[in-house]
This record gives sequence, C-alpha cells and structure tokens, in this order.
Amino acid sequence: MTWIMKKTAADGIIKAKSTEPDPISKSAYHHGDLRAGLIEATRRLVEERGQHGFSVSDACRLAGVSTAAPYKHFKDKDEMIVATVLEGMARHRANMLDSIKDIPEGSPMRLKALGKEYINFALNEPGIFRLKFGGFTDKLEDDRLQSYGEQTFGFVLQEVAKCIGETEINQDVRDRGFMLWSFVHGLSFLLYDKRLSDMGGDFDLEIVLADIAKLVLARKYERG
Amino acid sequence: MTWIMKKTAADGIIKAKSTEPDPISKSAYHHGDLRAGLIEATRRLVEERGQHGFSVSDACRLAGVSTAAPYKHFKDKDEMIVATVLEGMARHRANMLDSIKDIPEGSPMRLKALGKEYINFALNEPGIFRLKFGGFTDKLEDDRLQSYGEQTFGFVLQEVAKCIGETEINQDVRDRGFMLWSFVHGLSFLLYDKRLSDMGGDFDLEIVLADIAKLVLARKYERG
DNA sequence: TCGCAAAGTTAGCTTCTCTAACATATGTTA
DNA sequence: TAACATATGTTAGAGAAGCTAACTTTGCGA
Repeated sequence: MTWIMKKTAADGIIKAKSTEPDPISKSAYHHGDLRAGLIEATRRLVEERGQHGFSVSDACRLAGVSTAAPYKHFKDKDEMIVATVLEGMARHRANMLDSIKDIPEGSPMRLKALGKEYINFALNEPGIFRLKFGGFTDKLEDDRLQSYGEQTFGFVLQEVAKCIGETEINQDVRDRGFMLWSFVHGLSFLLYDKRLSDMGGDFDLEIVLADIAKLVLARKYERG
Repeated sequence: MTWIMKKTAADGIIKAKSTEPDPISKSAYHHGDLRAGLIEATRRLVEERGQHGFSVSDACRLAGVSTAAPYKHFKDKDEMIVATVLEGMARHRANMLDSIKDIPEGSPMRLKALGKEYINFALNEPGIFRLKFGGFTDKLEDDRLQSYGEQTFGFVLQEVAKCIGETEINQDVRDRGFMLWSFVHGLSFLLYDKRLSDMGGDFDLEIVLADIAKLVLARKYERG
C-alpha cells in the first residue's frame, strides 16, 4: 500500500500564542488559550470517535475546564465544530500549497501533487474531512465554509488552465477541472472505505493520479 | 441544469405489510408496523434536518408513539439509523438495476445509466447517501453495510469486464472500475454542493458521464 | 378460554446542551 | 498604585434526549 504518504503533523496547535513572555506562570484559573484548546480537543475527539461520538462535555474534560466554559468562546456546539473544521481546512490548504512549491508552473506534476495532498488529508484526518463534506455544514450556511470549496476549486482551475495552455478560465477549463476534482474527491472517500474493508487488490495511487490527469488534460473535449 | 433526472419515489414505504386482510381495524394501541414507521420517520427527518438534526424522540413524535417504543424494535439509536440506511441502500440498488434492464449487455450505455442512477440517488436523498458514506458507519462495523459497497463494486466490475471484452475480473478491470466509481462518487458529492453554492457555469451530466466512460474504458492502461 | 409473548405505556435515571448568576484574573486609566 | 471594566473562568440548574425497568394491552396458539 503506497497511498499513505505522510503523517500530517497536527500537533503543536495548542501551545497558546504566548507572544508575551510568561512561560509557566499561567494561572490555574485561566486556561491561556481555551479557544484553541477546545478546537484541538474537538479535533481529537472527532478523529477518535467520529462526528456522532463527539460531545461538548467530552471536549471540556479533555481541555480540563467546566462544561460551561466553551460558551464564552463559541455560540453553541455547531459553532465549535465549524471552528474546528475551518482550522482543519486551513491546514489542508497550507499542505496543498506547500506540496507544489518546488514544482515548476505549468507542469501537470503540480496537479498531481495537489490531488495527492488532497487525498492525503482525507486519509489522515477523515473525521474533519467528512465533517466538511458529510452534510453537516449544509444547514449552517456558514460563508467561510461555503467559500472554501469555491476558492480551492478556483485554485485548481488556474493550474488546469496553465497545463492546457489557456489564458483564461473558460468553460473547457471548468469542465476539466470539475472532472479532476470529482475524481480526486471520490478517491478520497473510497480509498478510506477501502482501508476499512479492502475490496479489490492493489492500487497504486501515484500511477492512477498521473493517468487520470493525463487523460483529462490531454483529450480535446468533444461535446455531444 | 439537466442533472436532476427523476424524483425517486420514496413514498409508499409505510403502508404496513398487511398480508392479512385487516383493512382499518388496527387497534389504536398497536401501531401495525412500527418498525417500518420509524424507519420512514427517520428517513424523513434525516432528509429534512440532516443527520445531526435527527433525534429518536422526534421520530417517535412523527410516528405517534411514546419515546420508549422504538426500543422494542431497535437496540439503540445507532441501530435505528443503520436500519434506515439499509432500507435506502436497498432502494438505491433497485433503482440502479432497474435503470439498465432495457439496455443490451455489453453496451457502455449500461455503465452510463448506472452512474446516472447512482448520482441521482445521491441528489434526491442526500441525507441517506451521506449517512452511508459520511463516516457514521465507520465505527459500527455493521457487516451488512460493509458488504454493500463491495457488492455494488462487484456489480460494476462485471459491467466493466463485459464492456472491454474481458472474461474475468482481472487487475485491469478492477483499476478501471475503481476509477469509474471514484469519479461517479466524487460527482455525487460535488454536484450536491454545487446545487447549494454554484461554483462555475453549466455542466451537462449526460455528456460528462459518457465522456468519462469512454475515456476510462477505451484507453489501454499503461503502468509507470 | 387461558396464558404467553409481542408491543405498547409511564416513570425515572443519567447525560447532554445551554443559560444565569457569581467569581477571579487582566490590564487600562486616573 | 488603586479602582474599575472586561474577559474568562466557576457552580447551579432548567429542559430535552437516550435508554431501562416495570407495568399494561393486545394478538395468537395450545
């Protein structure tokens, strides 16, 4: 199995933003940065027990505060989860940007690397990934979450345009981008399920990703 | 927008399996088929409010019974949800089989029709679809749910083999099938999100599906 | 027809979310 | 530096949910 590439370092998130000196003298009463602490606790719980196994109370126990404390930082449970998803998405995007920084512009290798990192996040942090795409956010209509998908898509479209030598984001670019994203998105879900119950032999992600990119980018897209 | 093809008729599920005569004389005390009634109530609530908005109490109110009644039919809330998902998956599979019954064997149109119906279900019953693939079932390890994906995949593989003229399910068939499924699966999620927040122009599902099928089936799959 | 099993009910325990009222630390300003 | 305002904790408790125990009603088979 070659498709688990890197253990995303999701540590060092708490560590409070102590720009002030103040090393250990945090009072016992005040947490320091409870908001970040609760987000980290939420993230851990969602990964360990799934979205349905998570409770605010558990997060409080993990963070070592009373069950009323979160409501000084979040309106309600939903907002706490949204904040956790946003934090994860920020890391997701950072990982993706980082993955292509050494690859020359216009190379299809950039698209392949982006896809790999997209899948990588989904496999390493399935809880957060599924919170974002599993329907939870549908009813909330949080603008920040809504716009995330669009931004990421726009980013992919730019890469697609460069790869096929288009100067603008036209319909052809959009269609190809959407096809690529669909494929990578589907792979993200199915590979995780595959890990749970193996449903068919070996599967080399590197090859398949390169293959699909070539297919979708190379072929002139005839309509009808 | 052409990608909403048919309103899946998810009605007529309650109607009790009254194989006995007994038309209206159901006592007020006994429900008749509370198990089916609760599954239908759960389905409605999940679609209307999402997986997180669902509660056993609400389902009881919808079905018109006390909050303790479900526990005569289901071990707990999880089992109630699993039963609802299984019922949905049964309809999902029936729809897919129905969609190809008039298409000759070996035709790529069969794969296209299967993909269309797969996406169709995801768009018409997003709540159930996301319950199945949104991570909820991961921790439960319900054999029936686990095997569903494998069975569906096996079914697709047979169609793929026929289309490319293979007599057995070899690695090449598996790879192509997995690519097709990934793509359709990803489309299912993204098209639903797209409906919520349109992120780019028009998109003709018919054409794209046929296109992808042709691409994946036609090309000889070179490794490396 | 009797009695048992199936399938309901009410009552109540525990846990969860969230609010109200109160307590304590921080840091700004006179 | 004292004092006040604000941020960020606390405890107590209301209301709802999940689930169990004990009881009641109904259908069915010996």
